[in-house]
Amino acid sequence: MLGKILVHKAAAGETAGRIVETEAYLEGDPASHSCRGKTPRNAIMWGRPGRAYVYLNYGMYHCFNAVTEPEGKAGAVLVRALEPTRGIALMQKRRHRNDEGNLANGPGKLTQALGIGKDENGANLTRGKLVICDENDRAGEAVIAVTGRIGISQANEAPLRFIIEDNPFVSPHRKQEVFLEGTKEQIKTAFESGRLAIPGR
DNA sequence: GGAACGATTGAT
DNA sequence: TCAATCGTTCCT
Repeated sequence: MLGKILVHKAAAGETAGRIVETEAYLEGDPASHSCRGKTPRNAIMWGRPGRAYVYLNYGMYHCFNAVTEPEGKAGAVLVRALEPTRGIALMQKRRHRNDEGNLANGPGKLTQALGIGKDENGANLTRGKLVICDENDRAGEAVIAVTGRIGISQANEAPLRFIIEDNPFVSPHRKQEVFLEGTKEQIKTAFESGRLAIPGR
């Protein structure tokens, strides 16, 4: 998903940004909402892939995920940061801030900037008002860094956070150890060969 | 019915 | 470093 564009067409206008930071949440993953089984909130994680899983976190910020595994298997990718590309004025208005670097550089910030909330939960991301598309996709050439995930208390050591290296719109946080750097192909190969491994799998 | 907690953010 | 803020989950 890195390098792809997340677009939201709302009544107030259209906003869009390039995905520059993601985290994966897997079946059987102790850090995933799915780890204790299906509930009313997380049921969509077992549903069809290509749908949105949106939930309210800390009582005030929404987080946006794309469901990624085949139906019947729980899995989703959290989008943690966007590089704003369209509708920046509207993002500034929604965020009550003007600095472009602080509009969508965090999971709660990007949902606020794009106007994503509980109404978008379950949305089909291949068509409609909220979509992920390929326009200007350059991620095949980009260098991607793999690190541990942010803000979780379980499975901190799993290499499941992915960022576009040196992109200034990645979320701000304490420095994370980089497990691997490379292109999408190189990272895929590293997982397949076992050079990059998820503990407990 | 009640309590603890969280895939965060912004201010101090 | 810490408070804000509330839906979800789990326990009684």
